[in-house]
Amino acid sequence: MTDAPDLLRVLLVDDQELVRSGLSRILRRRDGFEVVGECSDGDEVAAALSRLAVDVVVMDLRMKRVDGITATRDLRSDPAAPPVIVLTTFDDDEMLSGALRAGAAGFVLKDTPAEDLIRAVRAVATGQAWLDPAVTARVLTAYRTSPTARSTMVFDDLTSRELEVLTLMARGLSNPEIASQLFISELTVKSHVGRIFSKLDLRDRPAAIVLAHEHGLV
Amino acid sequence: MTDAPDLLRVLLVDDQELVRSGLSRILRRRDGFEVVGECSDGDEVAAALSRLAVDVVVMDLRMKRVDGITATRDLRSDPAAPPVIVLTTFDDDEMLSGALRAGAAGFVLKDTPAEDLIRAVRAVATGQAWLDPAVTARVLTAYRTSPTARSTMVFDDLTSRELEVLTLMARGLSNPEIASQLFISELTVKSHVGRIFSKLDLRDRPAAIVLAHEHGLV
DNA sequence: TTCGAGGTCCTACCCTGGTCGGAGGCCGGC
DNA sequence: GCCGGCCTCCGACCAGGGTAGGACCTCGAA
Repeated sequence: MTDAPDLLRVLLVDDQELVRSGLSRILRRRDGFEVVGECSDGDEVAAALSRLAVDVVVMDLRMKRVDGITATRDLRSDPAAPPVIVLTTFDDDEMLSGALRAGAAGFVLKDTPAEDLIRAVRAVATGQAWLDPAVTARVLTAYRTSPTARSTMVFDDLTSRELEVLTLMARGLSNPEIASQLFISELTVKSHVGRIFSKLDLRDRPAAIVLAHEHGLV
Repeated sequence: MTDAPDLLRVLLVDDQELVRSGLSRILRRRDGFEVVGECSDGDEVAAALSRLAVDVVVMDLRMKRVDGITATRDLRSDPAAPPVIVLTTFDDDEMLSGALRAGAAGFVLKDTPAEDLIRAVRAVATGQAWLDPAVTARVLTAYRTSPTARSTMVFDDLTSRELEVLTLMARGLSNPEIASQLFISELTVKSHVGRIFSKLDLRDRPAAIVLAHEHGLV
């Protein structure tokens, strides 16, 4: 988290002239912001960035030639590129997930208060992220089920060998495949599998696969 | 997303008297907020909720007897319970992930501006979520790598019925279970399953479960 | 109307997966 | 040294999963 520089240089990317000038006005009215450039389509961004010093890119999603997600992805392929705030009118799941996966550091809906855009720009300029409150809930549900917090507790009972077998099973391998992978006999695999089931109180293979995936063992 | 009622009734849970009165002051100074109760530990929450009408619970993480994460989990086991905003001084990953997994709808650091707490309370009261900007980035990275990005392409070939069957299969249900769930015969399930396999070029059930999980069909 | 796609159900067959109840060898801790 | 946990392997048995190939019905588009 680096400190915010005195002046944040913003690049606006939106195909609607009116939106650009509106955003420009919002930002300029505040101290510490400068709109150093504007693009009317995603394919102009690369050129603008090579020409200008930019701290934050504010980008519309829907544009004529190259959409905001594609432009963001292209831009973020350069690790030195400035962070991107994605701006959109509609917040469907596709766009949210697409934008975030493309590497957007901020996601702001166009009907949120100007103050939020200001905060979003400041946040991403300092390496933080910003989500519109309206979409935070959806990201959270994904986070809750994501495997990041290895709650290892669940598999603690398993021996290392059993964990190995479970991992392969979770990838969809059959018993013979697991056997050849581990250079043991299929019968041995079966006995491991059986012990895994009883230790984890599982009914069958599908249940084991589901559990493994739910707890990020993949 | 329901509208916010005129008056938001807040329950404060924090073991430090000073913090509670500070929060209470912040909330009371604003129109539309009322602190209807205070608890000094997690184990008092259940009783307070049964006694009081509460719209939002604001809960400290570190408490003496029952910590905030446990209290949140207990509380959230009742689907009718009010949303919880977790308040903490330190933002380590364990707490963040623990709180969110426990079902917290908001996560606020104690060193953020009072305005943010206000917004957080409003957000969660209307079914939205709120993340402190300082932790949003971490949740986002988890989201990016999470399998939720419904790249629906993969399952486009499937009919709606087949998708239904696949979804249940992905949860670990057996054919008879799927059958009774969908009020059809097991034989029908089998024929759906067979068609799913051939359409998606899958070998067997485990492969289907893995694919479904990889593409967030759970 | 005809045709095709989707949904349902059927028979019969085979194979994998899973269970039960063992057994022997290896190794580390008491 | 002995015990216990772990890994390995065995045989036999059976339920469920999966395949093949078809039949019937409904509904909407051509």
